[in-house]
Amino acid sequence: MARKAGSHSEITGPKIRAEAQRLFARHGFAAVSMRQIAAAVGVQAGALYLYTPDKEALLVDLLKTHMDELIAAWRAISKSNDPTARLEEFVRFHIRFNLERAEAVFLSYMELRNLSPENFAVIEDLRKTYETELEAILKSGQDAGVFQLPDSKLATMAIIAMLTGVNTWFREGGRLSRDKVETIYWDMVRKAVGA
Amino acid sequence: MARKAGSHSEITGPKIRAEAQRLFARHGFAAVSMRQIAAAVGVQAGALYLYTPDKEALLVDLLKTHMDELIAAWRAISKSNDPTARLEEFVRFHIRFNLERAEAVFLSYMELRNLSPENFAVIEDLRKTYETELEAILKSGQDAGVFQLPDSKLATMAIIAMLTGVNTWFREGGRLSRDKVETIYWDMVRKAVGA
DNA sequence: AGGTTATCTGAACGTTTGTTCAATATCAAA
DNA sequence: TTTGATATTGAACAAACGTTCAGATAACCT
Repeated sequence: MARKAGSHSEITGPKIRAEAQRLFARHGFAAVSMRQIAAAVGVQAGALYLYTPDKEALLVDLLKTHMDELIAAWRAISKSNDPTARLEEFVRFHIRFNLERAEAVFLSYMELRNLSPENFAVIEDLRKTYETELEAILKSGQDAGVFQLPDSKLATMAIIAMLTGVNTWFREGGRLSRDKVETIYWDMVRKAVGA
Repeated sequence: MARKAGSHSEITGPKIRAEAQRLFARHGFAAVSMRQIAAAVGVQAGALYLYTPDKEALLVDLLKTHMDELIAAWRAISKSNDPTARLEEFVRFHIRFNLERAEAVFLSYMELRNLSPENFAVIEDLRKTYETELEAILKSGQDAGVFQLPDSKLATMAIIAMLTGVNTWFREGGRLSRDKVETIYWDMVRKAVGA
């Protein structure tokens, strides 16, 4: 028994990343074994090493891909020049994107401590890049006199934490639709920045 | 070699919980071995089992103790009848208490997934109890007409997420003191609830 | 001083861990 | 149809895992 019928790296590769993300998010990086991932994919543990040099690289790949896509998706929709409109875009985008990728978000916030210092620095840098996008909006609004903020850096952290928190309680088919949640959060953010 | 000089359960017991908390917070529950905890305490792994029936019980003990103390500490200071004053008390209390116990807070938000269903339910119930304390403040303010909230449940989750987020970036000796941070966050919360 | 209890060691247990690799079957191209 | 590249198995490795326990020493009580 060796190569399996219908086996292709373009199929197995993504499948490994998908199952690893699912399992890491559910049980935690350290709690999931390579054999568990392999079983979920439908291969033996040894086969995983055709796709990743080791377990940590698998995690780094997931985290980096997520952060890259997050930043790219935001830059693809960011348009408005009006600070208030741009802030609303950010609020709605962040909630929507994070809800669509709950597992990746969970990983990005939880498993940084399992990274080597070099890998940690890479992910942290991407996170900072994203945060700076929001901070730039807040500053531009402050300069234009439409926002009243005691501290733009703290406001950045506060808003991101608040928005990301939606992931911890939101359940599809619950009392409120995604769109309604976006609207309610935008209302709170708008008031908080004094716009 | 058997019992060590100066050995006492009143010393070793707390020491085990303290080191376990430190290590779990730093590396994650699954990533820390009983031998690592024992080494940090200065005993052999077998000695830990005089203090806990198993590894999960050690984690549950830490989580439950933290939640109990959080709720007790809040109820010990909660006094004001004015909704705005009470909300300010809550904001300042939450930031202060959570910064003082960063490790326990980190654990409480990260390691629930490593609990058995029964233990999970216990901790989740305590968390809900705490959240309800904030929601009651928001509702009383809304009834009194001093807060304008689109949704008191969402506002509860949003405010708690925002406040807890301070733990992810605050560093002692940084640009801002704890008191200054409390004041800035209170300003944002106050505006967000329309008070 | 002697007996009892509390505390800890150190070795052992069966499992599971991440990772490597020779052997082998399938796929794609010629 | 042959050939070479690709994809996978399954066994093996040493190390580490959570947990148990008989034996040994220190502390406490009378």
